[in-house]
Amino acid sequence: MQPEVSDHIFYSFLTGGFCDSSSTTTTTSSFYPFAIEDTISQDKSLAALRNHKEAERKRRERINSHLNKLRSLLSCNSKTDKATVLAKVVQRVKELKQQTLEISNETLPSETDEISVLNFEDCSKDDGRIIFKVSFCCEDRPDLLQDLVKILKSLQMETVYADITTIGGRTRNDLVVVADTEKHGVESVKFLQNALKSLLERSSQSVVMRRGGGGGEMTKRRRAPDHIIMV
Amino acid sequence: MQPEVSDHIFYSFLTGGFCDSSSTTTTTSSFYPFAIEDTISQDKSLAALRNHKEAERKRRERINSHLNKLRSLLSCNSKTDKATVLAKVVQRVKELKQQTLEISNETLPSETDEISVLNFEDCSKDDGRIIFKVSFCCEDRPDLLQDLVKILKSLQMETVYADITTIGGRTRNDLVVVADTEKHGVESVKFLQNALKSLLERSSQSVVMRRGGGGGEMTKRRRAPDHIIMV
DNA sequence: CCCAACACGTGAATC
DNA sequence: TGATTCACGTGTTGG
Repeated sequence: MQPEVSDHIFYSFLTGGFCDSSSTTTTTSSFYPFAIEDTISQDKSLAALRNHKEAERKRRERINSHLNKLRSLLSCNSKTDKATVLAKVVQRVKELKQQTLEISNETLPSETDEISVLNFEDCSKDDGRIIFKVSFCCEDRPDLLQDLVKILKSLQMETVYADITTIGGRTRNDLVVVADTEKHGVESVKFLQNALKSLLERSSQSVVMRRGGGGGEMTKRRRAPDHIIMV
Repeated sequence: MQPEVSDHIFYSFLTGGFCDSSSTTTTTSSFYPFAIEDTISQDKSLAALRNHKEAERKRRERINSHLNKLRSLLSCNSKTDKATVLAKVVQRVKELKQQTLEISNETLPSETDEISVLNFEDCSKDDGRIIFKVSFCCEDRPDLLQDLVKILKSLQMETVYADITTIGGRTRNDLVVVADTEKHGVESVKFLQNALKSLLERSSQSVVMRRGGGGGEMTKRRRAPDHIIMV
């Protein structure tokens, strides 16, 4: 492609001989370019420059190799911009960080008792089903799950998804339940909320002696909350 | 820092005048460098080169800006190698892809009935608790969850974590249950496995007519599997 | 002293 | 053509 050595000699000759005093030759005292005593140091610096050139090529290869890996990982065209690839990568890593943050924030039981019942009104109401997203946090007790199942059964609601996490005596329950529009109207949200509220009140009334699991220290019984946060 | 325009003029003079025939001047027919009629096109190409230089600087800035964003996102020193940063980014994105793959593979119910009971023997046996990781997939039925709760209750095991996913008539249950070593020995794994096996057999016996949810098409009842895969 | 990493300006290619 | 992107060789700096 490009002239390799010839123009280099030419260039270094020019910069060293003409332009500046910061010459490539350091040991010689001669003022004449291409003088005899300069040939040795010239060879040395030439070899150094060749090494330098090679090293720089290797470095570029390394960087571009990783860039190509990123291109394939992001499944984008091999002719996509370097800058664009990096921008997309920034986006991806940000998403990853956000995800892990949400996981730790949204999957652990909260300290306060909370109930959230969301009615997915927009989501496929015409197929005869209503979908609720239920989430509540409260003190754990042995019969909580059984009571919850009974409640949903009595409301004739079917559990499609359940994610139940219990840690340190607190429990968090995320449910997706479906109900028939034939049996339920819009007021079924209230039924569900009230049933869950009674569930949590039962939970905070029952005083359980729990052997020190988890952390090991026997925590003082958390007092029943004055009110349960309803969302 | 570096000489901006002066050496450029010098260089372009050299390459254009001395080295090669691919000169910077295209329209002129003069053979003399710095001839009068060349000054115009020289100015033009000089301006072009200045634009080019500027554009390249902008490009480098863009790339390095993204690289710095990646540095901060990966919380690594601002003097970390470009190549190293990119290598770490490749690692991260691979992990992300792996995670999302595992999520879709490990959270959806399998087509075949399966039971897996893992005894975490290495994990804190001396605090008087045994920890089991239970996972099973089977056909869904209304009383499945209730039966499961009864089984665990009868075995005096406490559910620490539960992840229950039901889709398309199939259900997948991932549980973490703890048992007392006072009440259970090593044989409790077998108890648990057998109880779950009976649960799944009950599941495959009961023939349920299910209204076509999800996909909408009424799927033919899947025949009871000849055997349940035990892990 | 060299080595490794960087920014820079430039030529070439692509659109 | 003009704009944009890339690879290259080089000068420079810090360990």
